[in-house]
Amino acid sequence: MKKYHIGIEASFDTIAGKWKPLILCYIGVGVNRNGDLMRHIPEISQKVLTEQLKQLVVDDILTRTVYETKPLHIEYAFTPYGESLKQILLELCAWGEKHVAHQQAAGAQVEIEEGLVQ
Amino acid sequence: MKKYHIGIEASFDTIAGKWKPLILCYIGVGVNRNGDLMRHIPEISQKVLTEQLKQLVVDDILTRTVYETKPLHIEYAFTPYGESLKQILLELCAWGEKHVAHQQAAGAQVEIEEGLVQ
DNA sequence: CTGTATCCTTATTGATACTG
DNA sequence: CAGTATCAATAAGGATACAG
Repeated sequence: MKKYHIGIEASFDTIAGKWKPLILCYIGVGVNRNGDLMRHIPEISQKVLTEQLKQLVVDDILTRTVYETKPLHIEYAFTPYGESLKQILLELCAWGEKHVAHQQAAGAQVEIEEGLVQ
Repeated sequence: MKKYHIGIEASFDTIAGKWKPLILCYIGVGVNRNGDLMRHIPEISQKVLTEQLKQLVVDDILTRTVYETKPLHIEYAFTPYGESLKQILLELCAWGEKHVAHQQAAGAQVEIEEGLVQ
């Protein structure tokens, strides 16, 4: 029996990890395949990407759909249930963009490449 | 120069870690002192609590106010800037409570103690 | 294209003792 | 009460090679 004190522990059990937030945000904006995710997140290893996608499927956040073409074509997408999480993550993504601006205003040496959320 | 791909990386640089989300949620509902946080999060060590509070102050999410009583009385609270993050974290906390219910409905052995957010 | 298996490295956290 | 210092343990991720 797993026991949480407060809700946010459960949330982070689901989304924490160095890469899960990125994976979810990219899928949230339509990057749906293994190879495409690898291209958008070049620093991730295939091993870790696979592991984390698998966990998100088990947690009912993502679906994994196999198209029986040759070669195989596999797509990940949010479940209807996962959509509620996606909304919050995209908010957090927007907050991060604001946060980088805030840090820059304070003189920090940071920058951000893409505006994923507009 | 620190370089992010998308906003959520910056967000998680700020809030990730096993304990920061808990710390922020508790402070968000008025648990403002070192000792009080230790009581609400009994598994955290003093070392880690101190480290993470310090980082959050540096990141301009929290303020640290020292009252020169004897013994010293120190309080942590959200900065005006940090408030925007607090809102999202409390949403995420609420999502986690829903998520536990969702998992229970699927037969998982999980439970949650407090309803921090109502 | 997508994923698995093995081994190795390192970042985070935990335990404990101590200070103003 | 609040915080620091040191060292040890562990979990997360990285590298590489291989497979359906």
